[in-house]
Amino acid sequence: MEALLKKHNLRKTSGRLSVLQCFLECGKALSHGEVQELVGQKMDRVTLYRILQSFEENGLLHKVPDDQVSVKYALCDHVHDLDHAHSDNHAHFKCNSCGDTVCLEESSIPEINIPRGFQVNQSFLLLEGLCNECVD
Amino acid sequence: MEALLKKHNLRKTSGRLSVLQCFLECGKALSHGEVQELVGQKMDRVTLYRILQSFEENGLLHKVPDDQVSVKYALCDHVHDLDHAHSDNHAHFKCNSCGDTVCLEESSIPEINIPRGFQVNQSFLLLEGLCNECVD
DNA sequence: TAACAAAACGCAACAATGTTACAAAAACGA
DNA sequence: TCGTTTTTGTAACATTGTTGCGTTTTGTTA
Repeated sequence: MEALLKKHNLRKTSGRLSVLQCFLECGKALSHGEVQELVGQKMDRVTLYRILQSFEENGLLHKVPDDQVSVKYALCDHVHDLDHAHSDNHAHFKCNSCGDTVCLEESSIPEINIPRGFQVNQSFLLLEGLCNECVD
Repeated sequence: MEALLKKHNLRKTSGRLSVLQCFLECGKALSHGEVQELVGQKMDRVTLYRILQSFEENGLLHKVPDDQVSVKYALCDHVHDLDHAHSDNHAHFKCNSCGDTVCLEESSIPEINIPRGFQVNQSFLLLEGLCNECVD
């Protein structure tokens, strides 16, 4: 575990070891709040934010989009076409330069292999990069 | 525009008309804060939250995941396999019952048709539903 | 191992975002 | 127009994320 920190150019501290252990042990994506519960209140909230940030910057963790909060909204497909069947199963593109998020209506989300026993109700596909106006 | 509200069983109010107009005019996904800027401070913040919620519940708007905040973190693929090339280009599954989000390591995100001139740097695919332990 | 510079930490204060409760106002069917 | 239901505004609160700064810790070098 210490080797993992060193490999990613992160100084070994007790806080970082605790956080890393959480992820190694539970094997699923965790929000800031969930990690906080696992490491306990003895670690300062701000410190945890900074640890997560440093882990991400150094390639130890990656972001996983969450649906709960801080979402944007867009008009449903059928709004412009009143008689059409309802389907919002398309990808979205977010430009990192201007910040706009647009619907890619023509790109439906392809089927993904999921583990046996899982049931998918909804899917979100977000592409990030530069739009045609910001690409230069 | 009034017909749209009626069709979705939403009472016609001046606030809802303003919000709906924002989405019809700008044609892109908007966060709560962005809509607030467009409609101005005369509309109460809480009211706007409720209008967006009612629009979503009645099928007029749909959620678009955003990457900025409220994300979860997961260990990068290469953490367990130190010599492997770095790639976090896989889908994630979030269970709506237990709230866990896991990486679907074996499911890489397929290529998506994007508009001419756009450049994709990163992509997030989130599947939502029930995991094998919550499906019954 | 002692000293030093850089990095990480804890704390306080703040900003932004989201929620709840309740009374007043508006919408809409009768 | 009346009366019921829904929507709205206000206030208060909770959660989440950020910034600045002084102190502590880490790791390197003498």
